[in-house]
Amino acid sequence: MTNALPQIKRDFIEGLSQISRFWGFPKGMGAIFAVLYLSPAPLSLDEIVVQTGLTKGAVSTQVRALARLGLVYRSSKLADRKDYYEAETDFYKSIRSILKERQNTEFDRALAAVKDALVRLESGATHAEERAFLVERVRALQEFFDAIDNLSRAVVKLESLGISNVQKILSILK
Amino acid sequence: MTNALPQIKRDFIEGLSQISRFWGFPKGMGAIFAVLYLSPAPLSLDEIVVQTGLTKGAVSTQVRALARLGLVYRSSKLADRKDYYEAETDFYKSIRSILKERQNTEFDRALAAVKDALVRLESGATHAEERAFLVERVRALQEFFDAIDNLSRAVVKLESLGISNVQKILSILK
DNA sequence: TACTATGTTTAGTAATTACTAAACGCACAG
DNA sequence: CTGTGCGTTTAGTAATTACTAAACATAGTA
Repeated sequence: MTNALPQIKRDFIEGLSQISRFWGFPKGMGAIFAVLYLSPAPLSLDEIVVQTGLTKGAVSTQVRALARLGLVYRSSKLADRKDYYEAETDFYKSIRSILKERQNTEFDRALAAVKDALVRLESGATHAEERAFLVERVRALQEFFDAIDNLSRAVVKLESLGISNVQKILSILK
Repeated sequence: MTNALPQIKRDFIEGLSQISRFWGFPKGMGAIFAVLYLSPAPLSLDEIVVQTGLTKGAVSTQVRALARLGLVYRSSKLADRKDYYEAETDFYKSIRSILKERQNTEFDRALAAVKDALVRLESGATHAEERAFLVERVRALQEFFDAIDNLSRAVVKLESLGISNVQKILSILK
């Protein structure tokens, strides 16, 4: 039907691509998500290829990444060997799984390193005065990261409670 | 004094570098911040060069970027031509200015594009049925972005109220 | 005026990341 | 067992980004 995509879709895809890059994901990932999100029915890998202009390989890997992040779902039709993908439409759910993903891996490791530095500092060999200073600084940073961690856990907790909760938060902070 | 940096500092710097990259900033930026953050006194550009191992040019541009983000402050001593830099230690303040910075520029533009798509969709020429579907999807995304926007405004509002507020938020979401 | 100590800009390089094209593997159909 | 339709992997390329080295600009100093 829409062999040449309508301009509006193009713009939308472009917009999501930008947003994707902005948050540190590949541009193509945003494009793929956009295509799926605007499709009333699940799409096969090749349909995504056509609509995004990416190659099969790229789509294959990116779509898998999206699935790992919980932004798309993979399904299949009986008596059809193709895989089909559709976009998650509950964005809070998505955020939740993205944060979960991000919390593991590198970030945690880096954070552990900082924590470790603190521990070792306390038994370190520097002058008492300088040491006290360093300990305090590292501790403050540590505390901050913990707060961030809590905050993201809080977001995770939002579950599918939706927007009303955000409003609640806003009202408290008013 | 510490010509060869103690291992603990090295580790800390390395840790912050990783964290920096993880959040989409250059590695060197994290390193510079780490050095400043661990210094009891403001440092000159050349001192930063020594401690990070970067070149003068890199430090010059990155430190300026950090200043724009509100993560470091530039100062100068009387009768001393050097500039001196020190780290912001109120991280909530930092987050606030980072978010402010991010909200302008690209992200806003992309968001505007999506908004625009919605408007044009409503007067578009597609089949009524398909159009209704698209409008609904774009609208939902729009709403989500607004919520995110609100949330980040909320964080911005935290001002220097500190951690207790995060706890408050947590308690609501319990 | 020229000299020195600073920070900035620039042009090029290195490193990283996203992507392409094509080979591959696997399951099903004949 | 062979061929066909699919997704995956891989090896190489393009594009982006972070950085270096060095020229440059500026302001103070002799």
